[in-house]
Amino acid sequence: MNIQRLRYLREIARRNLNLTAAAQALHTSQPGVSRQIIELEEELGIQIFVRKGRRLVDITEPGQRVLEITNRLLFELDNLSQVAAEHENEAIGTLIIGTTHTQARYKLPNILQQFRQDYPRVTIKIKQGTPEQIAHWLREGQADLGMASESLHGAQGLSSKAWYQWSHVVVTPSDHLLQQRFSTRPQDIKLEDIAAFPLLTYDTAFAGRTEINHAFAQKGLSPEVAISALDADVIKTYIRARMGVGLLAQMAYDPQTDSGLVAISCAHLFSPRTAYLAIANRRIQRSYVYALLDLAIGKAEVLDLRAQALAQ
Amino acid sequence: MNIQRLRYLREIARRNLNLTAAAQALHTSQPGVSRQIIELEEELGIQIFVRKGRRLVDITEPGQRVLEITNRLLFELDNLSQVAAEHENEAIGTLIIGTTHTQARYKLPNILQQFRQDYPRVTIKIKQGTPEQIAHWLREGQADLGMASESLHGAQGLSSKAWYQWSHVVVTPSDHLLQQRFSTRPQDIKLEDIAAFPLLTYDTAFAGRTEINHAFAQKGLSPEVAISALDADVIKTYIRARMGVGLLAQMAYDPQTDSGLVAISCAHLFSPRTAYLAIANRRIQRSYVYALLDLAIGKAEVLDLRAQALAQ
DNA sequence: CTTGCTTACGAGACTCGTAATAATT
DNA sequence: AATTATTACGAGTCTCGTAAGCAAG
Repeated sequence: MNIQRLRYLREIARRNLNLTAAAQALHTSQPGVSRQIIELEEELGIQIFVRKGRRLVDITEPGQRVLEITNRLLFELDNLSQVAAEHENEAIGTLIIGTTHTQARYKLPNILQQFRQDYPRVTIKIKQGTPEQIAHWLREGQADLGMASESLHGAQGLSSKAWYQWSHVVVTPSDHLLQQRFSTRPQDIKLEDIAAFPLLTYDTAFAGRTEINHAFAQKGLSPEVAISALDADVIKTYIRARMGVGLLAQMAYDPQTDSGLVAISCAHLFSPRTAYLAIANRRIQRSYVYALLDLAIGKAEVLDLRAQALAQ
Repeated sequence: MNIQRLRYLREIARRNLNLTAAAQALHTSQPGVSRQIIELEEELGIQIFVRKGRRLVDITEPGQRVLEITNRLLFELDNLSQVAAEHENEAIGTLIIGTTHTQARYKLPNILQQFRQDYPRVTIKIKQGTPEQIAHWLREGQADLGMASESLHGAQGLSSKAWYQWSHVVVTPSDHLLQQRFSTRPQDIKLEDIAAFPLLTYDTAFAGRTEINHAFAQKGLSPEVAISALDADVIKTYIRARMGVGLLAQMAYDPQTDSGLVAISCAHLFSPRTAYLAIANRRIQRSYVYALLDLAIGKAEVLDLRAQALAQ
């Protein structure tokens, strides 16, 4: 048995059964990959791929089981490299953070600034995606550390810790009607008041958008969502263009930089959201991963998270 | 990276750092193993073994971590072979049962008789040991299926199901004083009555021996254990020799075959024991492993156990 | 006729076993 | 002296890249 074959298998699966693309990604030749896969199938006595003529069109059922085991095996192989890298030099390497726009844009900068001072030779890669994608990257070893909403918590194969809580704010132009009515007593604002205007808010799957929908639905309201976008910067542009009122994460509003816009807290309208930090179970982490976590949640919590992830 | 190197590493660790013994066990040459290990250390940049001159005398701390990951990796490699073997022919293979003497001698025969009829081409290996050893074998992939007392239940890395309950019996020669006093009203027998005689019972770590000690201790009794042995057959021999009264698992006494001996139930003196069946988490099992489990605890329980083990 | 997988072939690397060497017990 | 690990060396195998072939969309 040869590990290279398993690497090829995993890459082909990742590239939607495109052997050519896999070969390129692995910086090797197409025929080499082809032959290794055929030999792997012969060695195991299992047809892994369904072929149509000379194309790979599907994975067989036993092939699927082989793939799952292969992924776990290569995961452990990655762990070996991690131990080696750690031993080599604990302050050099790469740190891949899987996160959503909201965290990357508003919460991470401070932390990363500090982190860069402590570990100047660690290359940081921020990989943005949905919480589901982030969970997937963590499990596959394609990200070291995840930062996102509740859905990370309790996700299969991950261990997580609460990071901080936040709530939503209504953001409007300074001279907007809502602002005139509620600036002095924001606690009086109701969902009905907001629903009277077109909404500008996050895409589903982000920043508590599900939660927003849910809160309105419970009151029997179905506000018009004029525009939904991945990130607050885009949304703010449309707020300025007076296309509706924004419903953003509180972190996304800064009175200093967001001149011309004002925010009205609506913590009482939507249940508070929690952001979570997560790492993959059984994954050997470089020491600086824990150092970064330390900056976010403190030593005690990090130790607990670590124990949790390794015990699984 | 080469899997062979990892196999060598595991085997050396298993053979108490004796490289020569490892090479023999792997049917290969000593120099080959030596060189592969050195190259593995170079490749990882990690000193795995502590050497004293030319002997391996210890595993370094990073080496220990490497070893743990290696074991998990090879475990997944075994899983690959299992899938392949299963695909090859699901009715041929080897089944290794880790069990204690009591189960192997008194409870397994019926089940295995049936199993052999269903799977005549499966070679069964019964590997006897303490529950702790059995748990270790299961985790290491050196046994497929474990059968033993409570300590299997909840052991790290295993999933288990209750199999059956049993209690202890006092076994004496037919004309023994205890027999004369309690044969008609066994419910009246007390720990004090038993403790008056030298005891013949199981070695610690077996068949509820801990439980026996505990029950006596609670009453402030410390009976003389004349002889302790691994198995009931040995103990019965000494009962016949009138060296004391036996305290055995109920399964171990059969009025038919144990002529000259009689048993007095003492279920009311010791809390009932439960025997458990266990398999390793995340281990891919040959189908006949589940077939054997089915004979013991039925389909529904087996499905549950399987789901439990694979979900971890 | 372009994309994509497989077959053919030869160069180079790697693994492994035997024999010899060196360090402990 | 016996046991045990490392070094040296050569045969055999395996892997991989290039070039050519063949099958689908």
